[in-house]
Amino acid sequence: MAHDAARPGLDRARVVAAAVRFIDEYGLGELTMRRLGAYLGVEGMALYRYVPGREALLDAVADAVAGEVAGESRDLPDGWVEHLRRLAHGMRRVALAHPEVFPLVATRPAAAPLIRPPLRSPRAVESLLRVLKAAGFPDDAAAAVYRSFSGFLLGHLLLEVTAAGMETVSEQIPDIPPIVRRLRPQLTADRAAIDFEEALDALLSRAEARHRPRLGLPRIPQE
Amino acid sequence: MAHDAARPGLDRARVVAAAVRFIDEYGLGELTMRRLGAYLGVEGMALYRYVPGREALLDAVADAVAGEVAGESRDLPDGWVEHLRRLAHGMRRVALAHPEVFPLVATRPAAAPLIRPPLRSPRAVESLLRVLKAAGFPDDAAAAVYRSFSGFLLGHLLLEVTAAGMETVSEQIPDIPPIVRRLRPQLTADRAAIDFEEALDALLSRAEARHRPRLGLPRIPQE
DNA sequence: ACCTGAACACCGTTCAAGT
DNA sequence: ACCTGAACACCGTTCAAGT
Repeated sequence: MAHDAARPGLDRARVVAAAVRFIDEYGLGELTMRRLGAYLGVEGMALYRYVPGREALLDAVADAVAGEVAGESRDLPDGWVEHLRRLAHGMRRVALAHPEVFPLVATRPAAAPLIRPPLRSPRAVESLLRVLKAAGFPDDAAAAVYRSFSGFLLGHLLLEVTAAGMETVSEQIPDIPPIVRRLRPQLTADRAAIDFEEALDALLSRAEARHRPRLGLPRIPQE
Repeated sequence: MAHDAARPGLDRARVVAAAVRFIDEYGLGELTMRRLGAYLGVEGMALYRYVPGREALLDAVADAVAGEVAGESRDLPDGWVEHLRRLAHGMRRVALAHPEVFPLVATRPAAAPLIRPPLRSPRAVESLLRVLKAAGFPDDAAAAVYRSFSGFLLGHLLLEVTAAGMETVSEQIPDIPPIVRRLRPQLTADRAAIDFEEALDALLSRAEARHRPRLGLPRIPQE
């Protein structure tokens, strides 16, 4: 289980990164301070130099994984729709890359109130709201888009990630009722990508319709 | 901490129900087999008569809470839209009644594959699919509605439930950036009920539009 | 400055023993 | 039949001691 045989000096970031890799490999349930220590070539007690305790470590793990998406979404001047779309795809990639960690991202209370998962840092939320404000959204509308966007990401990605973990396990459940059994192919996870795209489009269209109420609504002549 | 002083004989359902109450009162982190035993007036080891272990108990807790919604949604002949709406409201009531338990409902792998949280029983899913089939949905469309409905519930309710737990805690976070700070009122949880309703309406409209493509789309004159 | 060893209180779980 | 007590292996965490 030892991993970093040639350990170049520990620090907090390295401990958190090792915890992410450990959970990716062995699952959240296997992570203990002592085992993570062994994974790093050190006694578990040494970790307390860098992290206040196990709960704080798990928060840091959630923040680190949620933060992986930041690098991907540069502030290119594409407009807010493309920005949200890229952010959504980035978060989806991160969730699929760390399926064992994502439930932490989804359920750990964020550092500050107002911050809603799966975004977990004030900077990420600020950046998103800034894009919306720059696009002309009033405060209320910007906040509404942020809230619905968060709910969408959380629901779809948590669903996809736990459904993915499901395929590996038990296949022999006796009491599956008829319609559920018949729809088995349609309920398998491989439709997840399409679902994600469709729901994302619907969400963005809804936001766009509110933003420019002149467009996209029937009955009212355009321009 | 003792609770059932006059204990009328333990059984599995009573143990699970006590675990739900315990988590409601003290939080998931406080639940140990030994403390739950004490809560029931018994040694922790006695619980192994009724439950295979802690993990299985948590699964049972999630199933029990998710199952509370079943009683509320009778099979009245209101049509599928009202059925879904009632189911959504029922699940929201349950989530708000058990905010500490809901993360378990959301993240514990369900008993069977194909079953997606926050619905957790094959019977509940079967019943939902039956309603959709009875309304004339083809298999693919029924499955698609079920998937998007699940994602919607999961995202919104998890968001609402963790945001609610947030209000109680720390108010003094130093590094809140300007837009986030300014939008504080709009990000507070009390808009959750309105958000839920709006997103639910949008989801149902989308499903309805696919179901009856003649209605609800612009450009094509109605009737 | 950084890690270890021992120690403490507490877990989940098993099982022989009690009633 | 149902619960207890003791036991085991393992936790998280603290802290004096080592280097």
